[in-house]
Amino acid sequence: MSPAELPQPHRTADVRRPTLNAVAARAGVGRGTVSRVINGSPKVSARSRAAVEQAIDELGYVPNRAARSLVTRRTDSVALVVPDAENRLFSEPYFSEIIRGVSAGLAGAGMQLLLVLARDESEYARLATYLSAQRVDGVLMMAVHSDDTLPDRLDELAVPTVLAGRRSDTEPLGHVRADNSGGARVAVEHLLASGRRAIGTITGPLDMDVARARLDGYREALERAGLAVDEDLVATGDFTEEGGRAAMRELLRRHPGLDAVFAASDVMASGAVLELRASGLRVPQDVALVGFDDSIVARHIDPPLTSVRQPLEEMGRTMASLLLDEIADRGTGHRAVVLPTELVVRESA
Amino acid sequence: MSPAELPQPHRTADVRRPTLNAVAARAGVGRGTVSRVINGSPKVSARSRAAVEQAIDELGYVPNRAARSLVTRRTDSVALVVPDAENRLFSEPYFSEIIRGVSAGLAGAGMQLLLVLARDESEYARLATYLSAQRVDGVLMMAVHSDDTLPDRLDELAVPTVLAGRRSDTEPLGHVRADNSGGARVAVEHLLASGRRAIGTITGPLDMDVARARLDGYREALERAGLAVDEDLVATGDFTEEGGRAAMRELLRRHPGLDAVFAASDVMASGAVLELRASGLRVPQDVALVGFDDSIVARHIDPPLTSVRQPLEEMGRTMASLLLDEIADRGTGHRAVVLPTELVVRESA
DNA sequence: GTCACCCGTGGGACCGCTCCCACGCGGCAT
DNA sequence: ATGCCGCGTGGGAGCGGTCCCACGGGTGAC
Repeated sequence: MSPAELPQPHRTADVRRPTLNAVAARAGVGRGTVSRVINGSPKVSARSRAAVEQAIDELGYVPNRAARSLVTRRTDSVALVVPDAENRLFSEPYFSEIIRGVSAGLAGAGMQLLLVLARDESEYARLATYLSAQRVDGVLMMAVHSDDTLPDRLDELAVPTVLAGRRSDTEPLGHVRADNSGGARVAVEHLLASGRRAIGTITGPLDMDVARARLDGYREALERAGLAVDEDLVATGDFTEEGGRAAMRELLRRHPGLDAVFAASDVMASGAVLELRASGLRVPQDVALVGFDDSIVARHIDPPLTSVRQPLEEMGRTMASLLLDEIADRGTGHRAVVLPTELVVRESA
Repeated sequence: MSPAELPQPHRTADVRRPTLNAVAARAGVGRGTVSRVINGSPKVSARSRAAVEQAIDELGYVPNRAARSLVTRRTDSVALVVPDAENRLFSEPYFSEIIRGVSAGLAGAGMQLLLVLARDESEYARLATYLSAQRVDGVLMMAVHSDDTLPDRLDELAVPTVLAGRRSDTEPLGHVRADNSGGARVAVEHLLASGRRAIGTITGPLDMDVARARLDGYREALERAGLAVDEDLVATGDFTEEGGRAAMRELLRRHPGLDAVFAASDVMASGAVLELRASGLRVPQDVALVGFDDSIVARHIDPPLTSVRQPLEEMGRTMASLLLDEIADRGTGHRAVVLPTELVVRESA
């Protein structure tokens, strides 16, 4: 390697950006005053403020986040943790919409969004340490499982945390969720209203609260209509297309005369459609079908799927605002917010 | 407000985390040595190293990022910029898969991923300043439009930048893209191989490079087969379902005898299917159809859509690695990487 | 035995900001 | 006039790291 090829002492092109000091010098005031202007303190005379503001945009000054964080012990950023195992979920509008809401809710507060995909278990396990090391001011978690203890550990470490959905009906942490049982109830009531009586359901994994809540809604609708719940009409899926198909097959085997199905997710409903078609049954003529999520597949299934919509973007926005509250004042405690769902009627029921 | 209700001097629960100094004291060495151990310098004796390592995990020490950034002028984080106007895109696997790849590629290097959704024009305009203010070490941009100048500004500001896709065939910046023309060519060759001869195409907006590249591939396949390209068989869409449907209608009007269509996206293909069905034409018997993207809708369209798959996750991973290279050594210049596509044959062609 | 060298090490200076203390000055009550 | 108050202000200290310089003690060459 010839001398000319040796790395230069400081090859970095970082033309040193102006500092607080530079602004202060140019405006003819002290650092303190500039800092006060930047942070919107009222204790600055109009004259100084004007001078500082002018200097700021003549210099194109932007505060150095690292320097600020170092002293304030805040980072003005929050992490959004997504267990990457849930890859199928991530492709659904579910994540994108919530992320959009979160981002919108955060942007107003000048907060940054750190996206953390936890690839595997070991990585996930390190997360508590990682996140609590003054890296973020708060954490948003999606797709938490019932037995996940990471949220609790974060809570112990005094890291403000808000979940999308709850782990159980005694969730101690702050969280935002859709009215899953209410949505399911309305879906089933819709089927009842169209005269269906032998209504089955394809549930999600029952160790997940969403799955249990949607099943509860199904039961509730039947009970309110004065119908007995036949356990033969309840088949467990796993939120995948294949699982939905298998559950549908099981339902048809157990109860060939069934005339409607409420699937706890659109993806499972799409599997159910395949099975119904394979069995020579028509949707909705022979078997009516309602899904949940109103995901992109709902519109493209043949026939287009009636489904329960969750206000995803609003959920994201609400998560952001709950988290900001917890960050601003640890005293607010852990709040839970439930947002209403909406039945979107298409052709499958 | 009674005294008891006054905010406490320091309500913050941040139990001061151990610092470098604490570790040094416990290990009985100087700060310099601890720093060297942490940064893997070889100039540390085995004995000191062991002592420091023990102290580190007894104390549960984690370095303070802000303090480090302040002096190194690096943030160890990169921004992923997604223009939020593209909401339809964001719900596609396109984004999720690329993000997953990016995240995987970054995690290995200990880099954080900052997700930046640019809601509107004004916000987007501020981004150059924002991103260049020593906030991130590099920027990844998705869905850049032909007339977007943000990448150029970032480049001028010496912010390493890598794009997903290129703005034109003279893209000066580093970027990663799929072999769009090659993929399109293979798709059309597949149609030719099944004996179709009157093959139309539904393009994307021709001010986008992907759209032009896919159209080029279409032309190339026909030319290679010795067929003339009939401009009547080219209809322009806009990557939406409705646009695809309108383009299909136009094609049928201009050329009722056509027996195959290559749509430059699955979503447009799904619109085309609706129009074909409405015209009483069967897929693939009357008109064969191939899409592009192999998105989630491809599998759920009736009939399941033959489509061109892009290696999305790999694209993300490649973007990350290009960016890391640019960050590590600005001298590498702007590299362009093209990744191969793959035809996924289903029932529509 | 002396000297030059190298290796591992400690610690000062500094990164750019916020926090807070002390100070000067004008206005108002005495 | 004299004192006091409070506002706006400047600037020192310090946040927790990295960088680098100087230094002590061993080692090998002469």
